[in-house]
Order: sequence, then structure tokens, then C-alpha cells
Amino acid sequence: MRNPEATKELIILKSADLFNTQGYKATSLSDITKATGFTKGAIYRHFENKEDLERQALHSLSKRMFKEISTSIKAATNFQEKMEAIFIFFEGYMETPLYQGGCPLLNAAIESDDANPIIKEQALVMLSRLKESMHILFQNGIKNNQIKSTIAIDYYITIFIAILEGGIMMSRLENNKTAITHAINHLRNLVKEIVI
Amino acid sequence: MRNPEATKELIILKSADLFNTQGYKATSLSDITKATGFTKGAIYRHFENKEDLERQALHSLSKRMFKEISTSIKAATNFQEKMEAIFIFFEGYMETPLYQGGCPLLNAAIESDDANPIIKEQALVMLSRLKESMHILFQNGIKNNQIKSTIAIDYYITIFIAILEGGIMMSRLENNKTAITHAINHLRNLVKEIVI
DNA sequence: TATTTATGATACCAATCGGTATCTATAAGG
DNA sequence: CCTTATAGATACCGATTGGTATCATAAATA
Repeated sequence: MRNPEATKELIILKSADLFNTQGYKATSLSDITKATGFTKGAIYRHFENKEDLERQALHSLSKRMFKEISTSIKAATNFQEKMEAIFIFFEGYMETPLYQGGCPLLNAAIESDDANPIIKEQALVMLSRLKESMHILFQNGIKNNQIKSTIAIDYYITIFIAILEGGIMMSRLENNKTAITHAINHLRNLVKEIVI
Repeated sequence: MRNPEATKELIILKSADLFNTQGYKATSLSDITKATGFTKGAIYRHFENKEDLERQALHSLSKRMFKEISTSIKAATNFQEKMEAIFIFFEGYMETPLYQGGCPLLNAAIESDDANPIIKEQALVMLSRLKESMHILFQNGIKNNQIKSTIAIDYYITIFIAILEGGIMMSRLENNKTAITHAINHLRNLVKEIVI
């Protein structure tokens, strides 16, 4: 009944939930052995050290996050619908089973400090990637005459991400969707202002 | 040369910087002894345990944060100026020597989980207090005919806090003021929309 | 079926964790 | 000046940390 790939995947998935919920440094190997049912022997067969596991777990979170966003964006057919898909994704952070602990970008960004360069680097990559995805949305929106061509794209992208992440933080702290709902409502109004 | 009150205050200030930068659980007592120059004997004379120190350190951060905000708000004379004071405060997070590690509310909120009820409780209190401060600003703004009386106050408060905190997160991650500057620019426009 | 390979469990390691008991030294009160 | 209370240093505690060496066992190969 052995399946090394499944073992590695399970360790990544379970530890990703723990890292994303409790924090990377605050999660111990014994937390992970308890959550997975595997021993340290199994973990250190598949990962060089704890840092390596942290890296791969965050990479897994990032991959799932962007895959989900990408899928729902592709299913939409114009700028407004694609932005709506992003909003729905972030709104879902209060109940999604995709992973526990909220937004991996936000969590990694806050845990980032100079003593944690690997997590910081990955958080920066995630932020860049999210920006880039939105940038393409805006560019295509302009190209296809769906939004005004005069808007400052980078400015809007920053506003959108900031309010989504801030809203997530507030909603998770208060344990209700009010904040993220208000945040998204505001973004919907911003979208209305720029669509043609 | 002994001064127990100064000792306690120094331990609180130094550990607050460490907690706010590295995280509460991720900061060890030896980190604190190194930073303060005092030994565990001194620390445990003034604090029941590490959790007690975490509580008092976060309380100190909160106190300083709201004192600074309150002071700059009081110096302003109308709604727009008072909001501007809040913006300047948040913009200052990239270089303020008030404390290190960014916004204590944001950091405590992200570290909060069910395993950390004390930090979570204090983060909630901070968020409530920030909301309440803004609520008073908006109410006075309406009362003094400085802003439109038809606006949904709670909605605006949520938007303002979310974008400020999200902007801080992004700016600190990217290590430049672009994000928080954009965030505040947007809020300035929102203020313009509601002032009479 | 016998042998080899590799997966995961077990047992251990030094270092560090939060916490405590004890002791020294400082400073205040008599 | 002497006593007393207390601030802070030292030395220790068991538990836990990340990490490693070794071993048993399951699966693949011969």
C-alpha cells in the first residue's frame, strides 16, 4: 500500500494548511507528523529540511490559488466578468475548502522579514504574478474596447489588490463576510466607472 | 543605577519591536534577552510568562499607535484635514521610528488563529477602536456640514481601513512607498467625493 | 521465489524552548 | 551604618525543537 508520491503530496497539502493557518516558523515538525500521520523519517525522505518543506508548501498554495483564479477568469468572456471572477474568488476565502488559513500571499507577506528571505521572495513572486494577471486583464479590456483606454493601469491594480487583501484580513479577523463584501462592492463600483 | 520601571518599559519596547517584526510565537525569550541586555530573571520578575509579555507588548504598540493617530487628528480642524492626518500616519509606516515591523493591527490580525486567542482578542479590540475613531470623524463631519449626510458610514470605514492595511502590506513587501501612496491617493479621491 | 531497492518507522542527538529556584547585589528605610 | 526588601543574574529543569543514523518492511526486480 505504499505510494511515495501520494505521501509527499499529502505532507505538502497538510503542512501547507498548517503553515497558512499558524505561520511558517510557528508550525513545528511534530505538528506536521500529527496532521499527516507520517513520521519524521517519511518527511525527511521527501524534503531536505523544514525550510524546503515550507518552500514547497507555499509553492503548492500559490499554484492552487493561481490555478483557481486562472480557471475562473478564463471562463468569463469580458473584462467586467473576469474581474467579477476575481472578486468571487476572494469572497470565497471565508468558506473555500481550497486551503485553510486565508490568502497565502497575505499570510506570507506578513510573516516575511529579513530573517525569512525564502518566504519573502515567494510572497513577492506571488504579488508580481497577481499584478501581471490583472495587467493582462486591463490591457485586453482596453484592446477590446471594454474599458476606458485612459486609466492608469498600475494604479488601479494596486488599489484592487490592496482592498481585496485588506478586506480579507478584516473579514477573517471579525469572522464574518461584511468587510470583504463591502470591499468587493466598492471594487464593483470602480469597475463600473471604467467600463465603456 | 537600578530602575525597575525603566527596565520593564525597555523590555516591553524591545520585545514589542521583535513581536511586531518576527511574530509573537516566532520570537523567543532568548531573542528578547539579546535585544534588551537583561536576563530571564529580570523578565520573569516583571511578567508572569511569555504570554503576559506578548499581551503587554501588543498593548503598548496599540497605545502608541492610537496616541499618535489621536494627536494628529486633534491637531486638524475639519473632516478632510483629519482624514489627511490618518493618511499621513499610515504613509509613515514605511519610515516611522514609532515602532518597527509595520502596522500592529495587521500583524496581530494575521497571526491570529484559534490557537492564539489573546492576540486575536487584542487585534479585534484594535480594529474596533480604529473603526470607532473613524466613526466619530464621519459623524462630526456630518454634524458640521463638512461631508454629505447620506453616506453609509460603516461601508466607508471598512473601505478606508481595508485599503490602508492592504496598501501597507504591499508597500512593506515591495519595500517601497508606491502601493501605500496609490492607496492613499485613491482615498483622497473618495474623500473629495463626499466633502461638501 | 530470492534478492535488491527504496519507503517510512524508530531511536537517538545537541540545541533551544519556556519556566523556576536560588543567589548576589543594589538601593531604600530605619 | 546596618538591616531589609527587591531587582536582576545564574544555574538549572523537563519538554520540545530541527535533524540524523539506523532499521524494518514493503514493493519491485531478477
